[in-house]
Amino acid sequence: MAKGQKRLTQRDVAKAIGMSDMTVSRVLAGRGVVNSKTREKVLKAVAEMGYVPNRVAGSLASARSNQVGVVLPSITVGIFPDVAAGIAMELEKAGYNPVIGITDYDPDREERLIESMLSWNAAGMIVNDFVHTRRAAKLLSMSPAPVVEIMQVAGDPIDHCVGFNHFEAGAELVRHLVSRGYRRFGFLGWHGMEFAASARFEGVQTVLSQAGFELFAPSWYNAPPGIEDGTQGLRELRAARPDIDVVIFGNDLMATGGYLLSMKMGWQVPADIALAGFGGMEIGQSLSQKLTTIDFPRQGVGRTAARTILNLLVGQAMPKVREFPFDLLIGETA
Amino acid sequence: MAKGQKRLTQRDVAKAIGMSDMTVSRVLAGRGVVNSKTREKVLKAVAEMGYVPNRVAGSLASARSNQVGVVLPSITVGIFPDVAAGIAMELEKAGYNPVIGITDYDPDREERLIESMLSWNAAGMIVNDFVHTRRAAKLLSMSPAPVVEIMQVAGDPIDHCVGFNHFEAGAELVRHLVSRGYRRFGFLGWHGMEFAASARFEGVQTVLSQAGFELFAPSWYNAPPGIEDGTQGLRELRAARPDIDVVIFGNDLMATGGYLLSMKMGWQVPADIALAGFGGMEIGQSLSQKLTTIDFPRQGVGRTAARTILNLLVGQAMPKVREFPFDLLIGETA
DNA sequence: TTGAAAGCGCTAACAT
DNA sequence: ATGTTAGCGCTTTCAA
Repeated sequence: MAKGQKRLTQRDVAKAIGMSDMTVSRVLAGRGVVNSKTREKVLKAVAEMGYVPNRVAGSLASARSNQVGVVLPSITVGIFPDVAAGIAMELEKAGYNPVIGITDYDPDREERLIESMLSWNAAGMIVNDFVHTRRAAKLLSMSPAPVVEIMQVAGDPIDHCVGFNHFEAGAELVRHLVSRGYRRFGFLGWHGMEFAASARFEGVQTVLSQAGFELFAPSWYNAPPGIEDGTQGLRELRAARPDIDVVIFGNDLMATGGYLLSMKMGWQVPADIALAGFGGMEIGQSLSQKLTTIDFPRQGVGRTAARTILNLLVGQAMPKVREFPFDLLIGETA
Repeated sequence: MAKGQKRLTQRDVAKAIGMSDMTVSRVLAGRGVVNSKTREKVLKAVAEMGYVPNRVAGSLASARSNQVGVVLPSITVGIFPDVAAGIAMELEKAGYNPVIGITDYDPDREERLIESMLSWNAAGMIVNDFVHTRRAAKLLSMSPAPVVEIMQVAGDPIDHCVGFNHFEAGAELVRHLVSRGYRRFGFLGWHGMEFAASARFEGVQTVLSQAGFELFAPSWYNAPPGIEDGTQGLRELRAARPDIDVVIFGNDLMATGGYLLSMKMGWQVPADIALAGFGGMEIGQSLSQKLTTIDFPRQGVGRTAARTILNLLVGQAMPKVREFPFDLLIGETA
């Protein structure tokens, strides 16, 4: 327990083995050629002395870093946990670390996080969607670090983007529901500060209005809705419009809430009321009846976003827009 | 879009307004006195030029930083999302940023993350539990940064700890169940690389063996179990021992899986089978019958851990051990 | 294969 | 209230 003791430097290690600090640097950074005996001596001394390199100094001198900034609205909700896991996995394999920042859907907080990460020499940036403050967008576009915007593809990326066609996702879900014979549609969605959710809604809306079917969308939530919101929302929707025969929820958590309510009330699913979600999350597939939903390969997007950064860093050209396919999961609820 | 352009420095800003770089530094760092006219000129130039301070250089020069390392097993599972949210909230108020690392319950990964954060001059460290590799523990104890170990209190902290008495939590839950008349106990737990889960189990075990009641604990999971594991586990447990009258699950997610299975099978809860969990998570309280569980004030622990770091950084002494109370939530399932 | 000198961009400490 | 000097701990570059 040596709290407050002065931190060791490369020079301390070098002195201990009678070498110059440059030799220690070469061993630790893995650059340049070092005699293998010397290398071993260095590594032994480093281990024994408990030396921890000061990457702040290293990064200042080299103007490089192995940190990739990852700025997401949330890390607990919906698709983001898996996206983040995919990013972390891929970066780690290449010796890079994600530095994660959470915006809580607040663009100002996003701006601050982006600035902070850039000020720490981030080697690359992964950010959500195309919604940024003007200054955040400027900082990202001026930075030498490659930038990948994820989740969405319908927009003009600062550098690169990797994501899904959410409009099509909404459209495909509705086409399935229509093919099942549903005619009176309810929708319980939410307004995030992102294009993705609204794009899905537009897909739903477009197909329905082309088919000439009704869409009843009474409730819009401002925060990412959870199970309870789905329960509440469905209860109110059915009270207002008992004739609706299928309800699409903004995410699988809400749909789960709707399903739990249906069981409690003794409504037959899908005969009395059919239910569908978005996301493909575990909980929806763990219900007594599997949820019909759109599965987004969340981890895949994360991995691809990370790979894009890594490839760009070694000078490999990458496509500006990378669209990922999604899957319609046909469950037993719609 | 000026990708790759050379990054502006304080000196560039200073030159633009005919001042020395030190003046710019003083304004931006908020240290020392600056004429308010000068300050405004500086801020205007900074905004116009889109200058982003290089904190790597700043941190090297000052040997300080506003980054607090937060190393957790997971950010998506159980109590950790809320803990992390509490930490982030409290740090942010004080102008500090959390740098989050995820170990996935892998001690080697934890060691690497801790080393990485210390090598970046972390101002403080928040880590989970008392289980670390020897080297990780050494790095933490040698570092000048204050260290807070969270979740647990039964152990010897490196510097400080903030957490719960998990043994008591297990004991209290069982005392409640015993008072309800249950006699044949099932337990579906899991072995994390942490003391918390095993301490809870010991609390359960101790009270039961004192009371002379039976404990049947067949399944142990190695990864954080989810809904599906609870479903599966309860199905097998009931097949093996139909006489068990109450099952305690390692977490609320598993308990939810058990509850969903019970509904599907038509088992009356709690008459045929009573169910209890640990955690106090939303999902357990959203079921048709509220789950009986132990609620840990997760956000509070996070906030307190962060406050501990912040106070230590300004030289304020803090207690070595801080125990947080938990709550028995008596629901309708046991 | 190793060492010496210079400097990354900022801040501490001292001077004015 | 502002400027000057020195140096944080490393890497780059060049020399031996």
